[in-house]
Amino acid sequence: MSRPLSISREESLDRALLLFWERGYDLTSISDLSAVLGVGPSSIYNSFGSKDGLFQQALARYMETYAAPAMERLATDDGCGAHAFIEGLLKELVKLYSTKGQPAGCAVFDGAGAGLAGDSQACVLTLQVKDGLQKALRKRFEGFAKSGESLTASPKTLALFTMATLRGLSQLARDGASRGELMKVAEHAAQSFVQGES
Amino acid sequence: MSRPLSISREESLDRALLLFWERGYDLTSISDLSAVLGVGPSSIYNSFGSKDGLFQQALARYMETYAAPAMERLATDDGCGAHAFIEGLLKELVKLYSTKGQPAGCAVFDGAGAGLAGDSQACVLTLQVKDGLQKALRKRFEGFAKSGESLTASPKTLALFTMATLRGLSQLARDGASRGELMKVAEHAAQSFVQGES
DNA sequence: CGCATATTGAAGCGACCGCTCCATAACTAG
DNA sequence: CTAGTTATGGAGCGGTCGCTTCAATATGCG
Repeated sequence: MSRPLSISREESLDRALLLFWERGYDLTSISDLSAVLGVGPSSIYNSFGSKDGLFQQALARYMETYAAPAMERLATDDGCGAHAFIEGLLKELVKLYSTKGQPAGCAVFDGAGAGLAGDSQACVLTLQVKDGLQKALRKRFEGFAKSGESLTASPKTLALFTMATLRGLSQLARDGASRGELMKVAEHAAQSFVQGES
Repeated sequence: MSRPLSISREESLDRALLLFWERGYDLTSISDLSAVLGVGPSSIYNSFGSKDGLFQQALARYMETYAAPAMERLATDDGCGAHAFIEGLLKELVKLYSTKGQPAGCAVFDGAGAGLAGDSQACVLTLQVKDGLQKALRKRFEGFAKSGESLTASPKTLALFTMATLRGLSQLARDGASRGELMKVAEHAAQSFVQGES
């Protein structure tokens, strides 16, 4: 009924995501996005409203595609123990952070603000995602504690420790650490969750 | 012999450091610095050459003032065991990252680039500092291993794990985590370095 | 073929960026 | 006092930023 888009929304989001992921929100300009998407700025604003809006939708796509395997591990209780759970989750995310052919590190942790920096809506969005992650982790650890596992710290502390580890792993990946190195770090971190693990 | 500086170099570096520390290199403009230092842009460039140069010297001041206690712990072997060493170091840095009246987090980890981002000299400088930190950690852990302590992973992996933990702690502090929470995370992380620690 | 609808490229908006130039002010040495 | 030296404030350089406006274009429908 009207002129068709010269590039699909999905394809646009995918390409934009790769840019945001690699260079971060602040260092990705509309010009850069315009060049990568192959359309003018007006088309971008027509489709996504603003730079913040585009980032928000690109990040949502990141969560439901790239981060999906890890989020599924986090959400579903497959009956395995705390150690297996956290080691599997950490390694799954290390895999995401160190896959060749895509940007290193985590688009949520390092995609916007990278600290606080921002007044922009993009920073608020990543804060929400991070907060949700931490709460989900805490709930999982509380579940393990109720199941009788003797954890080495409170669920809250373990959740914060996991967040710290993940953010550290993401930044190490960005600074060029290899997947093998990151995997060893993840294994070591996972060993610290339960007592008397051989 | 000439007109005196309206503000001393030290005072300038201190004030500039606080700005860089809090907002990061990219989000700190010459205008901001000019306002805080109370001098025009020409004076800044006359004294420090460039924005990069100012950042570099401000970060050096950060290392030799704010970070001095932690760096001393890292450099000097006071005979204590691996567990006491890493717990003391982590807690000293948590203290630095969460002291009220100064910016949260670490000026090295989150002050520039925060990931990769940058082509600027500021990013290269922080990379060098981070690399030096990691190598110093590795040497300390190798020393503990030679002293007969049974560490839970290779010195290299433990050094990387420590870097990841510190970077995570810095970002958690930036996102508003309390000193108490960070201290608990640091304690947990420290417990993972030696076997059979009660 | 018009017509309605929606996207497109291009030009440009004001604002801010890092940085520089320059006349002037503030000092000391003679 | 004058001469010499250095820092100062202020205006402004070219460039990029996020974003907007607008005529032109490309479609499906009758």
